[in-house]
Amino acid sequence: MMQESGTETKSNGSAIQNGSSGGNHLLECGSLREGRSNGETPAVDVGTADLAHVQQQQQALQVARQLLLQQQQQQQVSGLKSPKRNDKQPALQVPVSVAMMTPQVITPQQMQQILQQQVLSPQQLQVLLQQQQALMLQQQLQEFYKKQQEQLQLQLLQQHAGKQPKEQQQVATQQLAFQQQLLQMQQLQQQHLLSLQRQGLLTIQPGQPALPLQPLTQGMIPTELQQLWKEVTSAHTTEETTGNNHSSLDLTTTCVSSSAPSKTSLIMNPHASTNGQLSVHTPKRESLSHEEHPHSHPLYGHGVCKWPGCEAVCEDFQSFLKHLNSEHALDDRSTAQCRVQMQVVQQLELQLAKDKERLQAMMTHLHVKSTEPKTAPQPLNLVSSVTLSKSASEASPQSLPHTPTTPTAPITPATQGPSVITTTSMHTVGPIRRRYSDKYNVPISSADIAQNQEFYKNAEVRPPFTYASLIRQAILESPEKQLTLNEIYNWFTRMFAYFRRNAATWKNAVRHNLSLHKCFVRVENVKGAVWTVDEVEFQKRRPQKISGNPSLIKNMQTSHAYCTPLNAALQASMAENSIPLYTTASMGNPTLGNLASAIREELNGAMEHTNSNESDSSPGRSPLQAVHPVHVKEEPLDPEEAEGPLSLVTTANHSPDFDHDRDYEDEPVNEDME
DNA sequence: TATCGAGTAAACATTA
DNA sequence: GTAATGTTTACTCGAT
Repeated sequence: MMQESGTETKSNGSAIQNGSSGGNHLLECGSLREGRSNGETPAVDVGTADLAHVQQQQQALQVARQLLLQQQQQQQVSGLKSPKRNDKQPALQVPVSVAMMTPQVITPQQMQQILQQQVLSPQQLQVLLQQQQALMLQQQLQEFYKKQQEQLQLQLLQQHAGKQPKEQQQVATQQLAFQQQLLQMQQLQQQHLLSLQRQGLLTIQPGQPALPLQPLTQGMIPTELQQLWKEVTSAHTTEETTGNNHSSLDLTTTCVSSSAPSKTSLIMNPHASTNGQLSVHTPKRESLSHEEHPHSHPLYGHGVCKWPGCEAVCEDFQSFLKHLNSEHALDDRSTAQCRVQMQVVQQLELQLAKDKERLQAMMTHLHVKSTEPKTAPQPLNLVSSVTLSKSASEASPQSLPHTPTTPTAPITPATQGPSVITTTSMHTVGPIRRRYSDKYNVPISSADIAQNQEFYKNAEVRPPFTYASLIRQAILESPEKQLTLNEIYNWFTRMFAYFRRNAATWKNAVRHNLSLHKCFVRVENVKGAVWTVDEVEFQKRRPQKISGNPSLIKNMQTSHAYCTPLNAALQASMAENSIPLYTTASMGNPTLGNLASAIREELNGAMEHTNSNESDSSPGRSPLQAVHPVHVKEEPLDPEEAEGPLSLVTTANHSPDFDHDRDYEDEPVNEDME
């Protein structure tokens, strides 16, 4: 017992070292799975709902415009009559950016949720983003309408008090001009969108639903609003002029997120100040900030303008300032870029906040003994879809695993549903019998580990893998595909918090498995004994559980394809290389290599089952192996070879001398080695 | 119910 | 002698 604890302590030291992050993948993949589990309907719903919102916005805007026109006509006809409503609602108390929080707009949280759940395709997200932008523009226009209307009413009140017919007539004239300018704004808006598309800030896919141009054309970009605002307001009282100089600037900001202390905007986005930078990005203020910090500018670094999409080389800071003031002045393009950048930042912030929140919830949950029902997410590895396929097609709901408690599990890109993979409570310690994924000899892959890395590193949840799989994974992850026992121990403690406790138990189990399974080969070298994996033996261990239904096998393979972005990446990588699953290229990338190994093994197994059921061919060799034999360990012909790395030998580099038909059962490697 | 795989525990041997 | 390592056996449990 003492020795075990001593080793455990030593192992813990190394276990704390690695803290690489993999949580995002984990979280996103989990969300993806949740999204998939709900089917494809939500994506469509969101899209249609958003379109409906756009239409609602459009209609509301039309009504507002009509009302405004009617009011203006009434004002022109009735002259000095002012509506009663104006008496009750002073014009200057109109909150700005209220429209930003109108329920028609998808809130950032909702957008965040949509993004995280990945229920929308990139194209749909693009459309959604554009629609949101259109809505924002619409709302900005509405705000402007409101303000303008209230300004007019205020002016009318003043005129009514002062009896100034000339100014009154002037205002009416300006109102007409305002209406005409609105029409121009719509055209400008279209140009603005086209400009965005040209800059690559907005992309509209050919097959994409047409962008709701009409709502967009009803919007107004800040510059135009500012200009219009100046034109409309500057001719009046000096108080208005001076006051609106500031207001005009704020209006620009308001169009984005409201620089005014709007509670709603603050509630909506705690980082609303970020958006307010739009109003700061005037050349004047840039110059001022530069005077304070002579050679420090967030948009300038390494002699390059860091304005998004610019990267213009500026020899010195002065030239940069010149470039900044000339190329990135307050114009349509800069405003659009600013807005896009703002949205990017906003989305990133929201993403971060959401992930933080989720992490916090996870951590909080994991520290509470969970008593959730079995339907909670299970820690499934990459190939759990195989299990699902099997379970969905063969197993009945009654065959659900008996899991006393189900902790919040690592979210992996697997599917939900009946699974043989079970977990115990995260603090479960002791001889809890359970079935793991290795029941189907499911090997874990680096992708699995990577996706659940943070979870298993921090949570004392028993990994849903057999000792054999874990040992194999540890060995395969090593550079030379061989590890000493102690290194295996360290890998366990490093990768899994669960194995930082009860070292005596699991270490004994590790040793037991190493000795028990023929797939683990002990190799003596100068430094001592190392353990390697005999992949052939490991394949032989695969039980033939799955019936040879070709459709099932197809489903299994299909499920792989839809399993995870990592899978997609793998497939892309494979497609890129035009290679089978196991190649030198994949081996060059350890993660991809192991992932390929995992999938290949799954497919091998599936095919193997199929073949073994269809014909009593040798179960020890899968068809893929026949084509691409995977030789894991090649026995050294002489003792000196044993000193070299006994790494996995794949098709690309495996020795032709290897006897594929060698029966490891009849000729145990262990004996040869020793 | 039998069988099998897996986990756990323990005893024992070997080696550094 | 001790600790680490390796082997083997026995037992239990869950799934088939």
